[in-house]
Amino acid sequence: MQKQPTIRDVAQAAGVSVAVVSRVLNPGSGPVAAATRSRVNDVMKTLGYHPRTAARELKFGPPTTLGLLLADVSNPFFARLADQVVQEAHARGIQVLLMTTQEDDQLESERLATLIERRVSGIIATPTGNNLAIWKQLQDLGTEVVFVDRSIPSLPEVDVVSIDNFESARSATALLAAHGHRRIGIISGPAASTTGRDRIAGYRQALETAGLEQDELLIRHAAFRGPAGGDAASALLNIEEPPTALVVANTAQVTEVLRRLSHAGIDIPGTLSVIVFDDSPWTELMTPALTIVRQPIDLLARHSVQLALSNTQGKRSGKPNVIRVAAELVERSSVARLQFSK
Amino acid sequence: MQKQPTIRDVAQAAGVSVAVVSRVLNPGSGPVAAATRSRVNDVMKTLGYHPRTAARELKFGPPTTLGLLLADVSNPFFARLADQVVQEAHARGIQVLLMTTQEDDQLESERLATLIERRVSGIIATPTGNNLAIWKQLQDLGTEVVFVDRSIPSLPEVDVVSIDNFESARSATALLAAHGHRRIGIISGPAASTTGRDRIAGYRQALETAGLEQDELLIRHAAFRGPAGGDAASALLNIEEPPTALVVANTAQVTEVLRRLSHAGIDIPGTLSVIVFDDSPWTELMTPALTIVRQPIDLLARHSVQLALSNTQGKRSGKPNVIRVAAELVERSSVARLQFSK
DNA sequence: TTGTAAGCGTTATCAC
DNA sequence: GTGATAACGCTTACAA
Repeated sequence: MQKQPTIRDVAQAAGVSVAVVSRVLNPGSGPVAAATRSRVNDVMKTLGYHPRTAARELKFGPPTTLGLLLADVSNPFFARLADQVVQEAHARGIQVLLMTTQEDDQLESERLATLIERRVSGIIATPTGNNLAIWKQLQDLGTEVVFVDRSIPSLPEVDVVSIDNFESARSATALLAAHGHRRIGIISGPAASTTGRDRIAGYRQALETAGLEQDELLIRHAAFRGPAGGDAASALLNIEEPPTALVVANTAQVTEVLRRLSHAGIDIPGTLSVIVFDDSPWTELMTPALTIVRQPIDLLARHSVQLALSNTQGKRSGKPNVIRVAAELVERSSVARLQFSK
Repeated sequence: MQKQPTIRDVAQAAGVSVAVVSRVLNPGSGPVAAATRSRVNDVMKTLGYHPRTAARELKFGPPTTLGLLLADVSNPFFARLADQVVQEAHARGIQVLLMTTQEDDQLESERLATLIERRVSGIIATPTGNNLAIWKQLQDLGTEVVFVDRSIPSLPEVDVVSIDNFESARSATALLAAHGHRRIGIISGPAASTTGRDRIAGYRQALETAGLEQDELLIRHAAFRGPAGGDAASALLNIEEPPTALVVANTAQVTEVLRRLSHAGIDIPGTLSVIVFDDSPWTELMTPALTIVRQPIDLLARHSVQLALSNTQGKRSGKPNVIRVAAELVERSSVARLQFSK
């Protein structure tokens, strides 16, 4: 275990001053004789010298690191988002600090604290919905904050990137109605989440357009984590007049909901037609192949990174960026056509 | 956008010296009068002061950041590994820099370079298999390197955490043999990868024990990425005497392989019995529910973090840590019993 | 108990 | 073209 060479070691070994080495390191920062440059480069190589990021960051606030604060990464949706964000960031030469909240306020605030201490230039997050003060502070500090997938209604000044939740739920519901379903249930995110609200709203709109009765019993909110999603599914199946079709709009819990349906021995789409918000590869492998609302994760990631990296200068003046990308309804085999029902 | 307060601002506002502020920041580093401490704390709060990590790191090499270098995170196996690693690290107050290689040597070397520049204290990685010199350099630099899931044979001095690949493949194959299968195929990782090698070896051992003929045609290596996995599956189905059972031991590509089988209209387990290395929740949701080799991802993560954080001091002397955790064979419904075949 | 001052490794501003 | 030298924000002997 050798001690790391510093810029001074390089300078000495190359017989020049540190200033020259620094200039070699940052081309364009000043003139260096070609001969000197190559000599210095050689020395750096043989010494195995690598400039220390921490020291560099000390001088200027570093647009070299981005915080990615997700609920968790074991969920395929977030995982793919993380993957794309990291790729997108790497393509721009910036690094990603990955943190998870487990949907826990307390953890979220701790993570945000360390993100502040690191002076990251931007944060892409799926907020739990609390810690309002910290989010505000972050923005005041000049950190570019971008909410992805969800947002916080009481923080309208934060940039948001998500799919068009209203329209996605509307079209999914409309498809079911068009297939003759009259009792359509929906399981969505927490009522407090914008995601959940918007999806429910789209669902209602579709019912109204189709002239279907709205039954509050058919509308279920489920927390992003825990057994809530599964419970909601079970509850829906046990009401007096159970639905013949279901929209699983809680992206974070599709697997959980499907597991319950499967264990309950529900025949899909025979007994229950299903459309889920998720485009994991395995949705296609199931029997029947699931009809899904596909979220363009690559676009979500690209736009998030773009916003998080957009120069914060002079932007605070204008309105926040709200980017809604279109989701795609992919029809497969989990929706049955009801011919002469009732 | 306010300018960030420094330790000096705090000191001034509190009417003390920076040394005192530093001491309240790092309890135990020196005595501070209780009154002073609380006054300083108040000032820090009102000023919204947060010590800057970069400046701290400049003094001592920081055991505060860990590099996690994975092939990609869109793969559920790696995603869950990432999730666990991050949680495990957070529990110890350390942060994770997530990077991906896309199984590309070149990208890997770039990522490693930035990891060196950041002076991370440890790196947990699924190596591509190249960049030998850099991995060596990392170790010489005193960075704790831990390979997880795979390793590099020509770098025996690096710590490794993985499942017992030999035994896992052996028992999976043995199960198939016990069910009367005589033609058992296997799709595993690249021949160059330790993972692939070990799994194939376990497979051979099981065949030998069962007194079954070994047919090289039944053994397929597939790259971790790209269509290779699917191609291998297709190829296996088209040989003269196709297998009646298949072990999909290339964890990175199960989904791809299953998609091919599904598209080919193969009846599982009627025509083909299947055991896969993967414990994603959806393997249980499929019809039939898949018999799997479950990798204890939490253990892999825990041990990796532990090793990556273990004080590097005086360790270089001893042998590298090689931790093999047991995988679990979970029987479900994708394996058929062949009664009077042939 | 508190303050002063010297680093940590880089970059930037000057002179030479 | 090159070389001193002062920051950057923090920790820590060593004094007071």
